[in-house]
Amino acid sequence: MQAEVARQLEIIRRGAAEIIPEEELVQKLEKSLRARKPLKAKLGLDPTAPDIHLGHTVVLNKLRQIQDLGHQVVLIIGDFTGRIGDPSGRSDTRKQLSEAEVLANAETYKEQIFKVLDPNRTEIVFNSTWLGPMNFAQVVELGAKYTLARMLERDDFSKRFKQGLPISIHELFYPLMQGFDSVQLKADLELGGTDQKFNLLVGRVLQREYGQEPQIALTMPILEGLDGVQKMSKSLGNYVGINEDPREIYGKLMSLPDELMLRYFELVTRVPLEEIRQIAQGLEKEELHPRDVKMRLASEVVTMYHGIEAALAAKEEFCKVFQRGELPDEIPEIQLARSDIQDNKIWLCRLLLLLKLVPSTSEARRLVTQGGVQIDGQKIDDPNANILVTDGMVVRAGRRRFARAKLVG
RNA sequence: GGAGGGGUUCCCGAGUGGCCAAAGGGGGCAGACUGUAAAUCUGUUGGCGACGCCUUCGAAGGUUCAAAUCCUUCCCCCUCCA
Repeated sequence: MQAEVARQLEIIRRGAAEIIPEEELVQKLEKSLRARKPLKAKLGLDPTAPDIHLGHTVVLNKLRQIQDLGHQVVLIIGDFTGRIGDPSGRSDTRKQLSEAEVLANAETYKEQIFKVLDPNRTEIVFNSTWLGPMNFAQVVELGAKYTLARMLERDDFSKRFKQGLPISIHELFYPLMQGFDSVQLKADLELGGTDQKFNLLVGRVLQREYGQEPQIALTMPILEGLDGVQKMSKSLGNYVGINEDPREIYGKLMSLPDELMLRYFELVTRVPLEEIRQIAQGLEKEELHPRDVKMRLASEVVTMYHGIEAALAAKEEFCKVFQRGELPDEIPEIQLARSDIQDNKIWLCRLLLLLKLVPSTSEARRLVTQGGVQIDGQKIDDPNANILVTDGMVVRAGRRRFARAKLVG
């Protein structure tokens, strides 16, 4: 049994930032094995962002690994929190969501999340179920379980407090609510990004207060986005969504800074650790070309969410367009009205605009002047050029924007 | 309630009467290079058929030949004191 505990522990450790405390996790694993009772691992989800990207999958992958070890996962949709509008981190209040929106988001979540998680070992609950009906007395009771001093241990709060920035009283309740979720579920383990550390620890305190065995806090690193610096997020535009077009995912991953490849292998793929070590060695000894390693990464990720065939196709297309400079398989066809053409000719900048390859003629001029425009493989760098139009002509703007002109009217 | 600081182009941040479509950085885009949409280097980054014109510096007015810069009112954010 010790061997089995060790095996599970190693898998859980992979990529994890912190396991607090690890000894208790060992005890829980032992107990679970002895009683043949799976552990209950909890993850809270913010119902405002239904588009899952690779950053989210870091934690989800970990949950999947835990499921594969035979344990149970409970996802908490933070609809109660979401409806009030969680201000955490920021002073600007988030928009409040209606019940219908929350439900719709939850559906989208499920659909995407089960690309990673095993539905048979996953339970989904809404925290409004128990937070909604609480009355003021119960809220006060909950508040009595924690102190201001401890609350101010949180980085975010203490910084704001020291700087004299506002901290609304209700903000203090968010960690408590999240912790109370753990009490409600009798969670054994709660996962989250490292930014969630404080909240996860509050859960431990509250569980103890309510006479339960405290959960283990398991934090995962925050994944850097494609820029290699800031955390991956949709609003920063440095993300890779799992529902995106396979070719897009492949290309985006190829634009990842080389230094981040190994980190991505560890955190967003299922490639075994041993193999990742070999890749690292290969890179160090320069036996492996970083480009090839990155291609492998891109293929692994596309395969996870869209299957092996999509991955092969995406790779082929990438080589075609970026290595050989050829045209992609699919080129969006844009209609061009004959009334825009005079004597079979059209001003180049206007053409680019009509084909939606640029947002303005100024931008078109720049692009053309910089030598970024080709028509049927022919480079044209005169922004004043008038182009002879042919039906089906292919216009390339920069490396990766294409359009095929379809004459109508 | 009182005292003070500030709102600048996608973001951060200079600019305090003309030389300002507005420094610098970030990000974006393009080119070169590389069997990578990596790194690096260079260019570019409000709009307009365009060596000129139009619109931008929280909002609205005003002073001036000339305003991001000065004045008035308003809106918003922040700091300190009570």
